[in-house]
Amino acid sequence: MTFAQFSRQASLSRGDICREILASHRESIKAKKEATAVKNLELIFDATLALANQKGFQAMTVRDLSRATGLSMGALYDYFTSKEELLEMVLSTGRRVVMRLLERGLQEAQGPLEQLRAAIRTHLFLSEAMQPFFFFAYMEARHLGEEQKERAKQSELATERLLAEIIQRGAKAGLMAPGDHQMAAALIKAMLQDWYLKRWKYAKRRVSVDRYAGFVERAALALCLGQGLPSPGEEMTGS
Amino acid sequence: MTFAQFSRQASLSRGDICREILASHRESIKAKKEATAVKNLELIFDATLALANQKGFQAMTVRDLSRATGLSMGALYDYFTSKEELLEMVLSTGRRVVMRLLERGLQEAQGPLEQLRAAIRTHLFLSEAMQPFFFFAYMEARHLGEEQKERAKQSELATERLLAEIIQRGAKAGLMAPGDHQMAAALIKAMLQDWYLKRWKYAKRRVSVDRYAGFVERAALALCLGQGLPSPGEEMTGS
DNA sequence: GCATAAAGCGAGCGAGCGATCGCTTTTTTA
DNA sequence: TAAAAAAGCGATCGCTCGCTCGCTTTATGC
Repeated sequence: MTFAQFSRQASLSRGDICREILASHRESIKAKKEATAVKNLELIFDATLALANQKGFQAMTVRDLSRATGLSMGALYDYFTSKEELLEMVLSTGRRVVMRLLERGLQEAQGPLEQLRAAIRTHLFLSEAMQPFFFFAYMEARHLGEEQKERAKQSELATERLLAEIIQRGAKAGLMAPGDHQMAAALIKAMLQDWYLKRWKYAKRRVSVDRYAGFVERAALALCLGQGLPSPGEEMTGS
Repeated sequence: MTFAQFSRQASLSRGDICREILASHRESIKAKKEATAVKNLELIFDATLALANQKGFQAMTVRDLSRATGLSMGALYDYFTSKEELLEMVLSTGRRVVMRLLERGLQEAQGPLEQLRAAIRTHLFLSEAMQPFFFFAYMEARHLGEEQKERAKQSELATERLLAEIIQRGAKAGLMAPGDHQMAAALIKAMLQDWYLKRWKYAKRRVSVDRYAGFVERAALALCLGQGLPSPGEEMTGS
């Protein structure tokens, strides 16, 4: 599976995402006609991600957003009741879309090794297709209220658990070396996140998602196949 | 080397860091006596990291800082000329201290394998000892001015280059498998950063730095020793 | 083509921000 | 212990923020 193939089959457009925002916030959005609502939500969604990723959501002002979208202050507030709700709106909808596509990307893979590869590629390809959103979600999670922040953490743990369970099944089937599958999953997750957190670095080096995916796959396999790997010195001094 | 050993020999105290801030900003700090200046800089440094890591530097107000330190608005402005200078002050001094300690931690290790282990442990132990600062530096880098932001990126690339050069030497000496040493270094760096970015996760699981270091070491070795590792399927569909 | 509903507007509000400065309190010096 | 120096203070300033609301403009239905 390459990124090009993934893009073709996933076909996730901003329009779909904004229709989803509209559906889940129907009561607080004043616009009556779906066409108008979706058009403006797209403007707002894009501009919010662009501005927030450039200067941070806190530093972005609603006047910035007005300038970037071409909508007046008043018109903007027909789509959210407060700046905080705007943040919550973008994050919760995005997270829901990501989760759905992640699960869809995994259901075809058969056997632990194939599943591990599918999980890695799906995660990377998704974060490539929705890079501004992934970066936004990572950096702005801590500005959320307590119960929303907890949901963000749960989302992080859920994707990690997905990896851990694959590795555990692989170990049980004798395809991977036994070891700490939770820790292995955590390290793989860290590698996956680096792709969208350090975009500027990989862009400058002209590393494509496909090449990065290949590399992470090999690293993950090396990690899972050789977990018992004897290593010189005194580790496991742990708490 | 364990974290306990590292802490003993590095002995980096807040006092030392604040003395360094004082020295490099002598002209803009109004306090005359070193003892007073260092005492208050410690209060300011600690409170800034605590507040900014909780709610973000932008969202933290100078009045918050006044409440947390017990100093009045006026007294605070005897130590920095603007909120932005406070940010720059903390970040640039911290980065200088980190760079010095990183280099010191590496100079004893002999041979690529030992150097790789030393680099991993030193980076992890440093980020453990100065966790609030590392998190702060990572999250607030993008709120800096352009030339300071560039310096932050250079700092990121410098530590990565350090790893890449070790791996390259190891491959030349035949101790590690040949491969893309820059990419291997990038992935190792991602694993190192996860330690201070996801503190809450590892704390809840009672994973100590020492145990984490052991795990990253094994992952790094698996990655470097088996880089040519044949892997199923169609990768290297690159750029 | 006119009435009515929908969408869009932007000056203006109170709140809270970063920053200042004339004054008081504390410490040092002789 | 009195004078001088240093440190500390907080009301106040100008400004910008998030947000509102009475009004205008545009689209729709008959």
